[in-house]
Amino acid sequence: MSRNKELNQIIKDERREQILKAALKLFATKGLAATRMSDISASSGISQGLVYHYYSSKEALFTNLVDTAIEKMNTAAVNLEKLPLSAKEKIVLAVDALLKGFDENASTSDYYFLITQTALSDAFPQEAKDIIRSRNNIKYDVIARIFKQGQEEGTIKKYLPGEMSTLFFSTMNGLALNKAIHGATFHMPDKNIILGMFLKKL
Amino acid sequence: MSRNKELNQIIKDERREQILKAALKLFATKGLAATRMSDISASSGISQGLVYHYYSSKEALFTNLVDTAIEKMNTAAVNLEKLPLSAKEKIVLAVDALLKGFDENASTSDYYFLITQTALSDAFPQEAKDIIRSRNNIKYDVIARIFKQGQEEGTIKKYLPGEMSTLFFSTMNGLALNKAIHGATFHMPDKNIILGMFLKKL
DNA sequence: GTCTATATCCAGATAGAC
DNA sequence: GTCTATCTGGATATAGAC
Repeated sequence: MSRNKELNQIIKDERREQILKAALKLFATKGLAATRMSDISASSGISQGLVYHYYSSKEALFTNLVDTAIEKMNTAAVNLEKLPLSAKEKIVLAVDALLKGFDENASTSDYYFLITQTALSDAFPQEAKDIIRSRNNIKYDVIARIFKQGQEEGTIKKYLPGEMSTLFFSTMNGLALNKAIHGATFHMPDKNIILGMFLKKL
Repeated sequence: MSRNKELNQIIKDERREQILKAALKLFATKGLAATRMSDISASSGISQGLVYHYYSSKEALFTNLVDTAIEKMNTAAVNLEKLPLSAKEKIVLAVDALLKGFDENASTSDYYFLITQTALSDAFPQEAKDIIRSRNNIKYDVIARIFKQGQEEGTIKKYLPGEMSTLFFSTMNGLALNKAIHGATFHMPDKNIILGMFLKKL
């Protein structure tokens, strides 16, 4: 690759990054339909025409973000499972990391909303919905396995692991929502309250 | 009021009802922006022109529904508080009623989404956002007071009542979402898992 | 009260110059 | 690679007949 081509590649990557970042924020807070391409171009400081140079349509851009979101969450879950820790420690770590993520890193909850919105509504690109249908269960399964492991270790309450996992992510989802709604006003609840659902004792 | 006027009134009420019902379903699943007036008219079996005869704009229709949603939830919360029960019984009852509502009565979760979406996003009518800002806290306060009462009675865990209330509704919100996403596939988790967050013992 | 037809506006997407 | 100008479709809202 020649010098110029390398430079161009860098520029391209940077532009894509800019666009994705702005789009994520907007899609998460306004939704797909209410976000205009002009919003995205304005917010990323790039002309509207150029956005189309990088992404063929608003839906393609959205789908790309959904894919990234799913990937990030699954990777985090799989990595968690691999850690050399007890089930109890893994759950504590997961709750802690998610709460911190929601609190400190807006994009964590933004990715959450993308998934939630897309899964919920018919008004989203079929391709994005397919991505979710085929890969969203991975993180649920990971957490369910950890609960099962913990039940064998005697530290986790004995409810159905699948139900516990559902509840785990429902709660996290709900908290992410609340945080986004109330912003700085909102303080995350004590993680021990949440852990009380799952752990036999703290 | 003459015979004809009475009849007209009945027709009017019925039309409004039809429109609101269709609009609630659509707004909840597609969001405000993605829902077209033509969707609403088609789904309610009423011409598009007539919808405008009853509601001046899509936003007015939406705002009307948000108002109803808030009202319903607050009323339920206030009624709960008035019941001659222990705090523990009230919490059990609330969890039970909400889970059942999500499971059996789609409009329960639909109303939930309306509130959540509206609170979350800038892309919604200011009037609707104001309604939520001024009245959404009521149900949070009611539940927080019940938790406090329960702490005095010795049946509820001793975390900050405000945090527990936040967590209560975050969890419910998350479950409503999950139910809507997965439909009949989804079975609500055992309510005792949730109660484990709040009750000293089941 | 209800419908059909239509005006108007705005947002997604494209074309072409630099 | 980037911009401005523009086409086009579709959605909100209105007008007017019945």
